Amino acid sequence: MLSKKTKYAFHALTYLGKHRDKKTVLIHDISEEYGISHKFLENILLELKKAGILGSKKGKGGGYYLIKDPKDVALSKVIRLLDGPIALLPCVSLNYYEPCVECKSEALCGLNKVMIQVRDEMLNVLENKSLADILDKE
Amino acid sequence: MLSKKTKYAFHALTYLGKHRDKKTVLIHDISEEYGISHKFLENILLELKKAGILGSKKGKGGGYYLIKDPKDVALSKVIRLLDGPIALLPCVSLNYYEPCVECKSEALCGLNKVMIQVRDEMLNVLENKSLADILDKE
DNA sequence: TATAAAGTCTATAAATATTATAGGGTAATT
DNA sequence: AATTACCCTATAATATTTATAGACTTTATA
Repeated sequence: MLSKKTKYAFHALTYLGKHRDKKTVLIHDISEEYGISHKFLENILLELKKAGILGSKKGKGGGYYLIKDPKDVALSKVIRLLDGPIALLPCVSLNYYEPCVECKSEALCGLNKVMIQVRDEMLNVLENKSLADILDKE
Repeated sequence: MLSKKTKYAFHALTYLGKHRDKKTVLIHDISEEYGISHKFLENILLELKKAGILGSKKGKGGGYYLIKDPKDVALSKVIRLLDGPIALLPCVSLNYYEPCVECKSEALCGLNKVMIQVRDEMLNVLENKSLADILDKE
């Protein structure tokens, strides 16, 4: 399951996407709209900024804004950023690979093979769907 | 990511699958083989038994054994049993549905639509692959 | 240039979920 | 009858997630 952090990130991105006409949007406005703790959301927006998805402006009249075209923000990117691996096992993660501690041999592991398939099916959707696809529906 | 509980369940099932020639297998043997805490494994095997996947025999000479044909044990079943929902959002879970608290309308939620796709792609693999597919590889 | 508005940063607390342990009880086999 | 091994409930330890606090920096504008 996606963490709240990731869900909040999607909410925030959706909100920012809907308000692209405005130069900036306040954290406060987003946190009110979705009932998210202001400070918690702050951290999330910062991460999105560091990842190059959002820009920000300090001071009065400041706030956050989308720096990328919604169609260039793959859902997989957001999930990996806030939640970490998409794969169901560390040994099949593309971005967060780790060997399974209790596993003797990946080559002989039947689960490994299947989970690679699952990962690829998931990524097939999550890499190709973007923020733009989410905005469309709303 | 799959929990240790689920991974242990797969290990145990694999072990039992490999030793179908024997009438029963001791918890102890499985826990030794994979370095799993005996008591923790006990709980997992019990759940698998309650789900009708394993059978057990008490007393001397007792132990656990596979009650089903490996090809009839879908991976999805094991994951749902030990880990809960496979879907990435509660609002798209087939077996553990819950509305998202912060979501105003599922019909208008763009994430919802995409996550249904992701779920279906995952299930396409996990429902159709079984314990037998894992055993094959080992 | 003072002030208020707004993001930045680091640390920590609270809550929750996961993993593991303990120990007694019960059933079945020899 | 004794041993063996499953069954069950409760609780402790650990890790992760979620949330909060507060001081600091930057910026607009009155």
